[in-house]
Amino acid sequence: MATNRTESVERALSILSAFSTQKPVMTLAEIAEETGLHKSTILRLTNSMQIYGFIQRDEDGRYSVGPSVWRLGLIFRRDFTKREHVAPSLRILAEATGETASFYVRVGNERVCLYRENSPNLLRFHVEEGMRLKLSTGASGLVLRHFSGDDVGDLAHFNRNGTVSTVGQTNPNISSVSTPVFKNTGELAGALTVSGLATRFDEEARANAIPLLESLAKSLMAAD
Amino acid sequence: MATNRTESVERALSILSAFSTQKPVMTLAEIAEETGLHKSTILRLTNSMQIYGFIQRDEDGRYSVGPSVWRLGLIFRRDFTKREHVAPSLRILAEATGETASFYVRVGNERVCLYRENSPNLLRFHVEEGMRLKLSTGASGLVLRHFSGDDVGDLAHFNRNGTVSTVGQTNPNISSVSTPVFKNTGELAGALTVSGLATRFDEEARANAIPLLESLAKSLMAAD
DNA sequence: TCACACCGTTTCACTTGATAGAACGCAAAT
DNA sequence: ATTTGCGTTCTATCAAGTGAAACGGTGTGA
Repeated sequence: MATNRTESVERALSILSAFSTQKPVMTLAEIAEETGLHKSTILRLTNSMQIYGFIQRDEDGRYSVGPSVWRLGLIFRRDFTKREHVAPSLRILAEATGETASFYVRVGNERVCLYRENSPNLLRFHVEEGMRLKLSTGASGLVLRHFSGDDVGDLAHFNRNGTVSTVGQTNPNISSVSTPVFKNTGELAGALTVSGLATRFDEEARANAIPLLESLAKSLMAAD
Repeated sequence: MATNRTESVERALSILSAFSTQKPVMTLAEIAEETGLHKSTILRLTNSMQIYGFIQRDEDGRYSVGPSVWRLGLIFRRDFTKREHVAPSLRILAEATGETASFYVRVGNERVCLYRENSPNLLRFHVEEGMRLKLSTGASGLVLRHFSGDDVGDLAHFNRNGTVSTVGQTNPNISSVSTPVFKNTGELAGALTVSGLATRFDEEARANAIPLLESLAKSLMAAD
């Protein structure tokens, strides 16, 4: 491996990253299948992670995420992007547009939904906090890639404030608008996004949502 | 190191474990001081953790916990010990006793508060979720050590249901009662605890709290 | 009941990865 | 202007980490 990384640490983190809301518990064999690692390697790596509380193992030998991960997750959430800071903007957006408002951050080649205020409509683009979606799709994916330095090709999707309006990316029936949120230091914090049914959240509705979206994104910059 | 563990993984996890609510952000030098690791070692380890989103680094070169930790932490919380399951019991306990009710799990040689319902009294043993406390002190420390197989010496503190009543352990002015919570499989899930001012949460008040504490602990067993 | 498949565990030869010391450039502090 | 400390890079050295093989146990199906 490259000399500025640590292969066995990445193996261990790939084990942790294999857990999901669909797969919160896994056997040794399942982890081997998910990660491609050898069972004896997994045993060694998970023994160390257990000692530090990042993984736990029940009496049937099944593995799950441990309490240390959650404890550190709380620290993350007390960061700039903490819920109390972002939540009012999401609520305003969800109420004003009638659609689902969410805040995404980039993790490697994925985007993760940190916070969301789901639409009051029963027919909606339902997002759960913690969901991982592809970075290659969606308005927020485009925003996160562009403003973290990736080449996204044609910039015609973006207005001059970096806001994107898309249809049928995450899902053929979903349309979205998304805009970047920056920290005071100029770094990208994440993407503030509204998503809804394309038939309801049409071009006019999306255009009407953009000024409020951009205004709220700018107001989120104040913290740090 | 023992052949069933992985030293570099434990070094990486010791870096992650160095973060706390008091120290959510650290420089390279601060991490070196906290962990005793060499700076070049930390650089390599953190490069790998950044790639997987477990650590992030701002433009000033300061490190903080990354979004992958939080995402996995959500998975942990959807486990047996998920909030919705435990919270009603904590609320009942806090209301019935007027003191702080909390739920602790063991992590290595520490206990971590997963959930708490703080006392309505302004003068109280205030606990935040995510707090790490010593395993060697406190009623819940005693319970967690005893029921995870450690030798705790004199068992006189325990009643026949494994409940402990202590004074002046975590803090000279604090008294606590704590009882084990088990999973259906018989494994220890954690310790359900009530803590308050020793002058207010005296021997009689603690004795009065124990039946309810034990009853609620048993009711928590139903899940899985 | 038996054979087979799969799981989790242990061992160890071998290869490669990981470490930390040294040196460097830079910025901040004195 | 000088010193100090930080973050970064490089590399010789050595120990760690890997995965293949073998094992015992358990569950399944014939």
